[in-house]
Amino acid sequence: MSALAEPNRLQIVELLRRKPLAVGEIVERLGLHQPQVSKHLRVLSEAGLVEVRPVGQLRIYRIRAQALKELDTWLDPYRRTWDERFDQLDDVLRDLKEKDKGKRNGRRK
Amino acid sequence: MSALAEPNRLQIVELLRRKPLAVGEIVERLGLHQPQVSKHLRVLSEAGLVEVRPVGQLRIYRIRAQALKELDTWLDPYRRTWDERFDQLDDVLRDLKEKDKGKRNGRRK
DNA sequence: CAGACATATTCCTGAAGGAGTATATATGAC
DNA sequence: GTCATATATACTCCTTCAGGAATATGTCTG
Repeated sequence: MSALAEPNRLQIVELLRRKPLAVGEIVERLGLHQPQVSKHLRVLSEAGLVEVRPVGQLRIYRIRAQALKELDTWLDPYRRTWDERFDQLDDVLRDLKEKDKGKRNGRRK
Repeated sequence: MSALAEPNRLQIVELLRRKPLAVGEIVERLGLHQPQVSKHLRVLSEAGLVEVRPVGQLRIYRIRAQALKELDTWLDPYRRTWDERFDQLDDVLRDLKEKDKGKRNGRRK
């Protein structure tokens, strides 16, 4: 996930979302220096977010959909949460009171 | 998104997914030092990922579901992509050939 | 008020990582 | 083979940021 934290890398991913691209094309479109793009692609590649295929002297990078599916899967439990309308704060407060009572008793002994 | 890049912060978010917690409880469960937890919570808070509610001398933190919905929304375009089975590589190669032809003609003039 | 407890903030240090430049490697054309 | 092109790597500089310790702020109890 830290691979997507870097703004330029996020841009690269969004570029590759449309279609696979060679390094030089990414350089042109983002206006970055070539070595930086190569390094970012390296990070993305090691994170499993993109994959390469050499074509002649070019290297075509494209997105690995599966990696983003994993992110999607990670979100699943939250999807369940964000529809629950009841406020769990009450439960929390009850728990805290229980815990506090325990401490007090312990102290009095 | 960079807020979630830090492992401990990610853990905090996953802890808060179950239910809101006070700072001290997060400290206990993750075995981190209290100042670090407070700092991480600050980052998460500024990123809009969590929100606070003071209860006595405690501060109860909980997840802001909306923030994660935004991540979910960001994934939407990719959801469309990762079901397409046809390989876009052919298109790319055609484009490259066109481009190359242009260069060659330009050079000969 | 004092003193205990919960949390936040400050300062310092060290490690990670992005940017820039130069260079290395690989492929294709001639 | 030489040369041009495409990409990767190495090295240095500099900024960001997480960890640690000490301290400050705030709140409750008596």
